[in-house]
Amino acid sequence: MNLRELSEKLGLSQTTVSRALNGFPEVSERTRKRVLEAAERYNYRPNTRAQSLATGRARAIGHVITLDTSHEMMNPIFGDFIAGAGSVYAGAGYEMILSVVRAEEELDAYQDMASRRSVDGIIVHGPRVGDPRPELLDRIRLPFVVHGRVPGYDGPYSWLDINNRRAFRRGTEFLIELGHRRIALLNGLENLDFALRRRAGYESALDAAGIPVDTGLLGSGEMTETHGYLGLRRMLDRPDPPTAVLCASMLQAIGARRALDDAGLRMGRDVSIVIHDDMLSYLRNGDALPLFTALRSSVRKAGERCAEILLEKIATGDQTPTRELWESELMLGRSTARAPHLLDTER
Amino acid sequence: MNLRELSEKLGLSQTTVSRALNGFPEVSERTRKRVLEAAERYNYRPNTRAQSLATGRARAIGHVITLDTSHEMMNPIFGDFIAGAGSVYAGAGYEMILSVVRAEEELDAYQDMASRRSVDGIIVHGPRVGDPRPELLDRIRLPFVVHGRVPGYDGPYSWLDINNRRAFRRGTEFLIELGHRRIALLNGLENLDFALRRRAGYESALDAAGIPVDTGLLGSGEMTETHGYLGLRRMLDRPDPPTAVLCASMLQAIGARRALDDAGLRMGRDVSIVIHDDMLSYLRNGDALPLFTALRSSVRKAGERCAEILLEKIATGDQTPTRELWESELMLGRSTARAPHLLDTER
DNA sequence: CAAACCGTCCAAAGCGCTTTGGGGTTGAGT
DNA sequence: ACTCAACCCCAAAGCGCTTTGGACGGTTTG
Repeated sequence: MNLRELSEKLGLSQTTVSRALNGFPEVSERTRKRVLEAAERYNYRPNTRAQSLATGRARAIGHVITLDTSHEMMNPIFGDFIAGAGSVYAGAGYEMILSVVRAEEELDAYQDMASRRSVDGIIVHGPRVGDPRPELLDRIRLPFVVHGRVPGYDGPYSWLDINNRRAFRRGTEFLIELGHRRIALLNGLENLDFALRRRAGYESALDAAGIPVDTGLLGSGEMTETHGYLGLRRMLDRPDPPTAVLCASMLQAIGARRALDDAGLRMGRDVSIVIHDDMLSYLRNGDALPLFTALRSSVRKAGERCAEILLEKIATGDQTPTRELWESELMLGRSTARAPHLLDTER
Repeated sequence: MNLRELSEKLGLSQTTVSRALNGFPEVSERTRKRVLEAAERYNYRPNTRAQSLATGRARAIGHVITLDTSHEMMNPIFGDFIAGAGSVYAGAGYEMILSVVRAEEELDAYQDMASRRSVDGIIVHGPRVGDPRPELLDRIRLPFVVHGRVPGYDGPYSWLDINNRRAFRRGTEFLIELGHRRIALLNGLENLDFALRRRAGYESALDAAGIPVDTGLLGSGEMTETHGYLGLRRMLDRPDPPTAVLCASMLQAIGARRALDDAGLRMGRDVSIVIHDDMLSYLRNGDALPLFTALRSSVRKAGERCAEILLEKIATGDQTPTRELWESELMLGRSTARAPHLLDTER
């Protein structure tokens, strides 16, 4: 069933049917009702491709997922972010177009979406140092919202980020208050913006407390269980191991916990762990009493909000950037305790 | 830059330019070369919407992701499956359209994709008991491939599945050979087809060995760390706890391991664990020596293959169903050992 | 009572592509 | 010299929608 057929059934012109369906005022309520009922009955829905060809708007948003050539990692937060963004698109009648490409084809994928007119806007994932994407998107005039911030790019772009620096500063301070002085950081890949900020927050808290940064306690890698395990194990093998660890993600923390178990150490009592919890749906950090003490912020909500911001930008055509910085919430869990040497003294 | 502009620049008709770009034989090699070079220079790419309006083919594949209303779980395997499918689409010049909807809007989402002509085919995720989707898709004549199989549906549809039954039978047999008799199953949600088959495989191995099924050793729930933890903890609290556990996923196994740690038990020595490993990129089960003994099969590869099958179906218009049943590979890891009572005797 | 106006509807153009159905131009064959 | 493929190319229709610029009665206004 297409518009022509529907209008013939109704004995109306395509124009009138189209206007009735799209809520234009120049059609009487009686006819509109008749049209809507017929559309319902015949299960008519406008052909999106024809619609977007006629209007010039695709009513679709693009997400480009880049697979690192070496390990082809899928970011674990991706699913929940997409779930958030996707439900907003669905509610607004937009489609989500996903493009999965290898790193070297990344820029071309954006170009493609733009020049083929298949999307009206784009969400930029995982901004990194020297990221060429914002500049490209600005140049080809494709509206976009960055999930995170682009280090070194000072164009007037829209973004939504969590305050990674403050979160990790807060987490580190919390551990320092508990008496820890040998505090490790298992960070994300440090070519990514969020990881750099987390590192900065961690270092600034140590600085403020007069604790020197020990590069032996710094680890950086992908958000995997394996990396958490290997990272902490390496540190525990050192002569002066950490008594506390900040983990960039729950997966890493799970790996770190395994390293503790292997070493016969008990999480909390022997080594404290603070994590950043993205509240992934398949990795719940306990409900009433969290397993890990965590700085948490929902990546699902971030996906929703990024989508909202982008849709609004597209709808209004407004050029002024929207920026949101969300604070993570500190949740006390069972993975942190006073530093072991203090407990010894107190005992 | 559109086709008209490009053809004007070249002094050719739109027809010729179109044919040159699409590799039709009735254009001389010299002109084709000229056209391709100009297209490259002006960075011309055909407008997808116009293209699909003209051809009647959308060159897009739909994936509908259903968010359970209660907990809104995102399936952890989703990311890697999508990565696999997505790279195949990208290679074939297809778009991937993702629709994230609440359960009650699911069928409507499929209807929508079909009648709006926004996709040429669909991948069906997570088939379950009494699944209405294959029938609907058959009725509206939208080609589809099911990842898994649809219990109780005997239409001639295409699917790709792993041999869940045999995998879990094999895993259970392996544990029985090690002397275990109290073997628990931490399964997925048992309204889903794959979980039913795994349960059947587990039970058939027990039957064959003359071991009665103890419902106290059966757990079923989502693929989360929490469910693995709670499930095993409950079993360990029983008077006659299991000495071995089969886990439907690595996340559950990680939770199960935590339950063991809490109970002061050692994985492998006290309680053996066998998992099904989907080889998720962010949950690697060790490389040379796996942490968990596992039946493994790459969900990424499954995504690739599902996409290939669907694209082929669409290209050829072939109605005969394609079906593939993949066997999981048994990988020995460090999570399994002979049953404790045997070790005692041998000692 | 004519003019202006309003509410309701329509014919037709146009979005950017593909595809049908030819139409010139060559060069070989007769 | 003429025919006839073969080869290249083109004009125009059509995909299903939106949107412009009226048309057509009926009502209100000066």
